[in-house]
Amino acid sequence: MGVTIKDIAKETGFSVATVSRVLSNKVGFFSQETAAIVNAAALKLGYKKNMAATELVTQKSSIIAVIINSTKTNFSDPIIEGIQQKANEADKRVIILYAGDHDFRSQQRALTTALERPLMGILLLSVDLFADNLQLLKTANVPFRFISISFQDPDLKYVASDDWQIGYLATKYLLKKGHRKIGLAGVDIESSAHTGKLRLAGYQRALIENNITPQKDWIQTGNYSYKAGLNAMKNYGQQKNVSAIITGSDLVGIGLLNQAAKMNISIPNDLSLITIDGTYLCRIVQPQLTSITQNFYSMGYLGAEYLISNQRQNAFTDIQISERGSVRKLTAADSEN
Amino acid sequence: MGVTIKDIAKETGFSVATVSRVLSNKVGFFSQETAAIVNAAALKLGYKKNMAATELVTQKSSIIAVIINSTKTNFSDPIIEGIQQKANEADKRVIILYAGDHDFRSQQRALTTALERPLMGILLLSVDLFADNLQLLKTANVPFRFISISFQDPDLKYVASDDWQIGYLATKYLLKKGHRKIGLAGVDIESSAHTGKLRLAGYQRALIENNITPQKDWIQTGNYSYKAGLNAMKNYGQQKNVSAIITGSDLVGIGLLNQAAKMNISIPNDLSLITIDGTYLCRIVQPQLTSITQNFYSMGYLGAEYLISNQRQNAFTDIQISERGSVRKLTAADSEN
DNA sequence: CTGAAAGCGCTTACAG
DNA sequence: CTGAAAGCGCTTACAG
Repeated sequence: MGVTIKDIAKETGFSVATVSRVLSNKVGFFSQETAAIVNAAALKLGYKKNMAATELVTQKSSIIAVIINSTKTNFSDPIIEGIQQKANEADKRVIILYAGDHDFRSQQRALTTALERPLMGILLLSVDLFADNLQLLKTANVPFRFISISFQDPDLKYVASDDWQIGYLATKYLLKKGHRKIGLAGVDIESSAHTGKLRLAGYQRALIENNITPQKDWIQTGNYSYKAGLNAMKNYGQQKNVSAIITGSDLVGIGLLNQAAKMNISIPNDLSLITIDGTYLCRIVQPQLTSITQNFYSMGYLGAEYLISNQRQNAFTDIQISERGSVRKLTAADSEN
Repeated sequence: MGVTIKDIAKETGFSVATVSRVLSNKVGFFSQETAAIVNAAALKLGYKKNMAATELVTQKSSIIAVIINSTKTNFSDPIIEGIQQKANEADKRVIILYAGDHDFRSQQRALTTALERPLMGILLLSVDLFADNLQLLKTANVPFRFISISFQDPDLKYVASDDWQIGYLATKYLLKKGHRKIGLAGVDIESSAHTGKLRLAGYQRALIENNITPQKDWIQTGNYSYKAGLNAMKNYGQQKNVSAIITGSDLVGIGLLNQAAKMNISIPNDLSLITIDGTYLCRIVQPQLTSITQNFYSMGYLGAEYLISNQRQNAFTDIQISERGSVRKLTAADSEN
């Protein structure tokens, strides 16, 4: 439909081979004068390279496909920014595909759309693949890597936070603030990704190191959603057996916060809250939420880098505590509680 | 690199032509027995069609490229869901490209990435293109359509809400609640998209119809961001010359809400607030925000439909008022204010 | 420095 | 119903 190198060849009198060399800048294979003529013609005719043809003949692609849940993982933006940044530096292109909200067919469609064309590689942002889809991916012979979730399966490479450390650190922080009855809410410990299990383990370890035996009702699992936060708070109930809670995501934290408000439980006066993620959402609610902040941008950047350079190992990105005022320091006077 | 139809031809003894016909399901051109053999072989060998080759030869594509700002336009998710839904129904594929945060180079990169391969068409989600990039798009000879913003330029087709109506309706609503000093905050009236100007015009019209002359300081423009909300509230100031404000986006509304809290102005007791958009963000803040709710899903669905069916006209999607408690009804007693 | 030719993986008239 | 052949837009040894 559009202008092709053949048109430019005709226009300039050069062969398509020469035109191709100029346009794909094979330095050393053409003179400056030729280049000037060809480029001028290309500009004049409004030439746009058909990368599909290039990819077909070169058998490689500069496209990185990013697969992402359509559900609200509000941290995907900084991850994608990181990916874009690295991709730009390496002269790669990024396309994004929505894999639905944990829906088999949508996942499959996204995967197929990606795999049906030449690709540099695939990055999956916290997409918990169904077994068959994972199989599809594994057999596709295209490099891939997960971002923000981790797995036991040694075939599945990832860049993520150290989720054990997240659980451990959050708990230690609350302990240091004088809390001893500490809850964990909204993490998924059923998923094939072991993110939730790791956080739980880190949490348990920190408690045990401090001679605290985690109570059954301190832990309210969930799927990292806003609703999981609401439900968790309902389950803790008015009498709540905890003085502080670690929430599995910012949305869980906000859900919990709002449900607490509905139950006339004030944060941080009656209940402390530290959330995992630390996205902008923490700053737009009242009170702002203290968080274990993940470095999502870095996750994306590193994920792209490892994919591009064909690294085989996993990587962790840094985490930090961002204090914003949803955690109260317990004093001796509180101990009667 | 992968398995090709040539491999299947070799495996089955059929010609590549026949294999191609079976695999692309050209009914009437093959027998059921042949199909069974070919399909079995394809499955066995793990064949995956190379769509780049197909697109090259057929000169058409089933790919819809969606271009989107990386900045937090939190309503893009439902739009994309709508697009996906329609695309699935029409057996099209969707890829998404990030165009940065109003950055010329990023826009250009996204556009080029899209235009450098066969494409069914392009959908742009509230991307305010720089002039040169718009030119690039216009000359590309690929159908395109904007979603959620509208233009005067008759070359630029769109599916959006009726923004004049939004401004008008929001104002009428507040008038009905007894407000007469009504502000408008965080809308962009400089942009090449005339969304902001339309909202302003609708707002002004509603006031004038009620014999109210809009005061200069009732209007605080901005770029629809959280920060624009903070700034707007600072500008209204402690003495605030308005009793109710219409905010240009949910983020503006939340910014304004939080800044008001900081200034000890209580919403809705001291100040009423109605926001434009009505995304989930309205429901996770306290108080929840009353909104003019846009039908983003429908925007996406219709945008894709119009693109696919090559419609030429523009379209508006429906809007509605969602009352959530950030607007107070003024009584006679308030009138002394 | 340049061109003729083969070929990437597919589709589709054309002929049988 | 099937196959041989041409061709989509590009790249790249090979020969000059």
